[in-house]
Amino acid sequence: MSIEERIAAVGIRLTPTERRIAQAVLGDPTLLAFGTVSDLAQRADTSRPSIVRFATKLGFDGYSDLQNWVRKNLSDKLATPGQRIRRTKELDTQVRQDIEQAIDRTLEALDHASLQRLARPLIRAERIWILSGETSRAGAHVLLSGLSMIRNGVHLIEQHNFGRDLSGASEHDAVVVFDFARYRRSSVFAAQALLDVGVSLVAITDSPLSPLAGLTDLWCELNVPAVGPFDSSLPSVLAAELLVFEVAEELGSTVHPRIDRLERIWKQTDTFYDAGK
Amino acid sequence: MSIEERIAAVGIRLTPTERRIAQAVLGDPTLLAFGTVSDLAQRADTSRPSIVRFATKLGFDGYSDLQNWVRKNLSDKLATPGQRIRRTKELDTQVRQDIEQAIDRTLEALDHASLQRLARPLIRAERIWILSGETSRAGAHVLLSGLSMIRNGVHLIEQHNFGRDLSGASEHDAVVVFDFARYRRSSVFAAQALLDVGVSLVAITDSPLSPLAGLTDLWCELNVPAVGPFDSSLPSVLAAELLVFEVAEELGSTVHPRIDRLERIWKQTDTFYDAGK
DNA sequence: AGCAAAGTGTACAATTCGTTACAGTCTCTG
DNA sequence: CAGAGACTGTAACGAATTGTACACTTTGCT
Repeated sequence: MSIEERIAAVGIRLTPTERRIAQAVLGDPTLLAFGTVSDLAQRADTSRPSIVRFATKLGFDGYSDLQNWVRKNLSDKLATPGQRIRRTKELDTQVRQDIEQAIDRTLEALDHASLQRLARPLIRAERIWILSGETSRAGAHVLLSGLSMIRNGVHLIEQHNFGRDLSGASEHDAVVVFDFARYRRSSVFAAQALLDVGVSLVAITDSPLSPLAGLTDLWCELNVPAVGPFDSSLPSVLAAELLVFEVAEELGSTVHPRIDRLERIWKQTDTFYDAGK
Repeated sequence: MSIEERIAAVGIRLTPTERRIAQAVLGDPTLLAFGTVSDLAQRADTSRPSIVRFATKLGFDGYSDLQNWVRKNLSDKLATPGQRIRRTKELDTQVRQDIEQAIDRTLEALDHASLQRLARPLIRAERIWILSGETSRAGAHVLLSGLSMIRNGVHLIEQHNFGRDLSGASEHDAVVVFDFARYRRSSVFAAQALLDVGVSLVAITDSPLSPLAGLTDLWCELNVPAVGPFDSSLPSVLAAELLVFEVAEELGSTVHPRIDRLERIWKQTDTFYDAGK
């Protein structure tokens, strides 16, 4: 039941003053949710008690009661659309819900605008470095293998030799760091060091509280669910694939000859199983 | 600018208490819009002044200032209710649908019964070999890293040395092969050779027509969508995670001391970044 | 015209609010 | 181990909150 219906239900029984209040309320839905009695009184050009009486006439205990009711309704509306749908078909297991929600959120977090922002450094960069901890290695691998197919100079750095492999990084490079809760010291420090050199930093992490999110504007937040005893890699893999998608699209037709070449090599080395033979 | 970004901007400079507050705020977006200082303090298990300090650290004059800012942002969002939905329904629709369908199908294909069947060999096997081609490497990695945490003798074999590494396989072993359309010759032949030795073969593939599906009863079919120019790794990653989940559950409490040991090593080597310090 | 009832605003009481000052605790550092 | 500095909770205060009692005005009916 919405506030409109609630007002309509007592519509004809409203006094002139109460009618003005109703009009104000209907005109600005946030007024009830955020405003005080005084605010409403001023807006409806009346006194505070009239507001309270208005609330009681709608069937509430007082203004506070009315306001809480409105806020509750509004909270439900604000819940993500994915969440709302899931709630109804609750036959599924917890894991399934978690996974689908995580995928949904990832897709929402990486809408086209965000994706473009994050992908831009990866298009122009001379070299791309990919850093990742243990748990997010799958995403890092997907990014490596995808980007490698469409451009040169992509490197995945294992944590134990950050120092050695990154010493050649320059300001024309970009680095993508995957890191999730239980942030790795080495990832954070390496990212900081690279930033100091002037490398563009793209962070794939799981919270605005992540130390990485504080280092750069180019970050995105993923929701990482647990599948069994460990954290899922699905969000980071999806993020990596979307990034590859975006970069490929930006590079456009220049990637085609590259893929053709790859194809030729595969054919020559007889890589694939051909059922016809 | 969103509240998440605002928090991220000062992320690393937050004290432990403020971090708790941030978490509460990020967890429930309506808390800031509707809640009072006392509400927040109670939710974050701290005192009211800490809430105010949190607000000022974010760059506001006080809590009221912060709340008004949040409410204004929220009002703007409410003004255009279609915005949130429209954003996801644009160009991304096709990709999004494909992905969600692929996830759904994977979850359906790997219901509990199937999962049990596929996981059984992985519990008893002396050693586990994991084979994968280029495109499904992400799933293979997830399986390797997940299984390694809960049991011994798990090996990922790169394709170029199938022969060398697999020569020691015995009938007490199990092998998991990931392979998708454009089936790799090497994977298929290696699988065949292992079968001949008596190794249990679990195949993760994309069609009943796959050469692997013809070799064993223990196979599952995944639906692999395209994300951009390349095939997605999501289904194979999900399958791997579900397998790990199942194996972990079957092994039960025997995995706990193993994980504890890992935890201790991490702590000793100071692997993680602890913002609280 | 007179009177009752409904409508409305003023005044006040009781909370609760956000904020500030201050003191205690913990953590580094020399 | 002493002391400085950061961190955090307690106490207190003025401002603002809601709700209610009461008085004034308007309305409508006899």
